[in-house]
Amino acid sequence: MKTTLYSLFTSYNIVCHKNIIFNFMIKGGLIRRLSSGIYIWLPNGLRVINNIIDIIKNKLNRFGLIELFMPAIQPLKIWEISNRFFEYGDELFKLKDRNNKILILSPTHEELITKLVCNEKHINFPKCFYQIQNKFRDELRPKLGILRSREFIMKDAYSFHLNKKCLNEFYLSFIEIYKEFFNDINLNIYIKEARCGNIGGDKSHEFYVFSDYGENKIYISPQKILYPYSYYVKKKEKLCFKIKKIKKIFYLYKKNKKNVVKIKKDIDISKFIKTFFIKIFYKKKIKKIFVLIPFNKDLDIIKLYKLYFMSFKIEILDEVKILKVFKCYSFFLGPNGDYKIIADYSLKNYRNFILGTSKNNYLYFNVNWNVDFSVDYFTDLCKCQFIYIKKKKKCFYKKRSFMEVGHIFKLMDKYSSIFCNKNKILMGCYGLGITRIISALIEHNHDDRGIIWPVSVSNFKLGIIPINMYNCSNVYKFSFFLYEKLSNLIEILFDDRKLHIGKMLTDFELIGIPYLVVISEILLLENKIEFRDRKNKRICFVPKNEIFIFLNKLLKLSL
RNA sequence: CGGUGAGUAGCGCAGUUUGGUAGCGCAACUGGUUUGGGACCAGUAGGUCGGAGGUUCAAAUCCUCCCUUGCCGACCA
Repeated sequence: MKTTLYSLFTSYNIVCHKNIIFNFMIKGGLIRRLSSGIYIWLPNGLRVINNIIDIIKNKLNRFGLIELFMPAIQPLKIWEISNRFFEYGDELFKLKDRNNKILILSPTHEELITKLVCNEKHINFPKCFYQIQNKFRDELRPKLGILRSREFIMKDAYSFHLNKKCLNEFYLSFIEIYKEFFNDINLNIYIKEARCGNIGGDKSHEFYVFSDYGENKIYISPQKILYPYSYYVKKKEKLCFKIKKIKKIFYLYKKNKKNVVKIKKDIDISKFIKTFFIKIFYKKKIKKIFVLIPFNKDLDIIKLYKLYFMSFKIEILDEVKILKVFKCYSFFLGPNGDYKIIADYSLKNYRNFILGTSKNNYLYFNVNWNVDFSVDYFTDLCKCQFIYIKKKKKCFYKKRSFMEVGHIFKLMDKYSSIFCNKNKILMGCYGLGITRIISALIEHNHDDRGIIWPVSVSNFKLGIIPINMYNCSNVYKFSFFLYEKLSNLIEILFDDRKLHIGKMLTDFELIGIPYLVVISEILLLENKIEFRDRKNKRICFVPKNEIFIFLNKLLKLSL
């Protein structure tokens, strides 16, 4: 590519922004902001995206995944069936068509793909489909450039299996694919188990990269074992008022538990289900629901908030209020009346469990779903089990922030049980944030002059910079010769503008081209070509007739 | 959604306190001289000062409302 036929979009104005990544992206002509959280991808950036997409596509195709493309606009109905219309809340982009029908700009595609695949007769399972597509999320506050934007590019894959063993094996092999992929693009990633969020499921792993701008924090022990930090510890402190209320309930629970065990020693606590009564304050209405969770787990108030939109107030009735309303201790509280009942996902497989009756000293035994009573829906309500670090040990651990770039989920039958009638099908889903990967790459690959792309993803592999080409026929001839010989083999940028060398170098350095060739009259007289390796900060002079051999070795061209 | 800034030429900004001709740097265009780190000289073009209303002889500047947007918090895989 010649620069006169191309558009660089580089800019030299100092952008006052704390975020180095964002600065380099603007200066290097990768993106331009259109509106809050919405960005235009310019040629320099798009080329990198396309290279990353090529690499991941090759990997997945080789592994037997099948590519398809689902629409970004989805009807409201399937989101209502899975109940995620409410779970997602305000983060879901909503549209109205000319008939006032509500449509959704999809942040993810579990519902659609499950409905598609599960109702198709001729599919032999296991199968895994993937797509690379723009996703939408109406962020409360978009920030940090493309790190948290309202439209972003994601690769999402969905696998379907007939049994658990098959799913588990596939899930594990996906981790290996991701490892290989991140290795190919020169990113050091770390993997840790994570909570499932509103995507749901049984288990999930997230892939992350260290980043000064990352929004999550982690502790690293001297043995390089990673301990998840932030999330809960942080939130407990910040939301103290509401959390304290829960703590109080737990405390009372435990007290009661002791009392009850003394009276009835034959209760199997592992089969006991805790019941909470919760008041949700809408703008003017009050909604009351029962929430069921296993006895050994804690209710996650954040997840509950998310379920019923963040902006509403939620009150969990404490011991005193329960006594007033139901005339029983909270330990004996059980679902009754016409209130809606929701239960934690992990309770779905419970058999013959124990439940409160809302009458002191009485409990239901051997209760089963659907037989004795049913809940409105199952969802994720419990806190994840995290390893907490004791305060004394803290000083030995390094605290680092990180950025999530990939997340995979064992969905099990969360969606297939809703959309699939015949077979019992288990699912997994596998996300990869393409645009976030670019942020991570920039943060880990730059110097004070600009971005330095890893060769595998670089927008241009090699830049040719001729000095005063239009006045020196030697330089003109040789640079064109070099360009024409190489341009079919690799992505190459040839600066044919009538500019000073400083300007050309600045541009190419901002764009992030990893290797540069400088051609000047003085060096040509000595039959030499200047070669710059930006990453290793190395400048060397290669004999003119050996330049192709040299480049061949470096870039593995097929000359 | 709370706190707090900002909106003036394509981009980055000054001017607002104290109302009185619309400015600077980069980019663009024309001509010339330059060519190893963002060139220089001379010239040209580009603006409803975010929008609406108000005060005034006179508003980018003062007042009111609205829109857009940055940062911090809250939220967020």
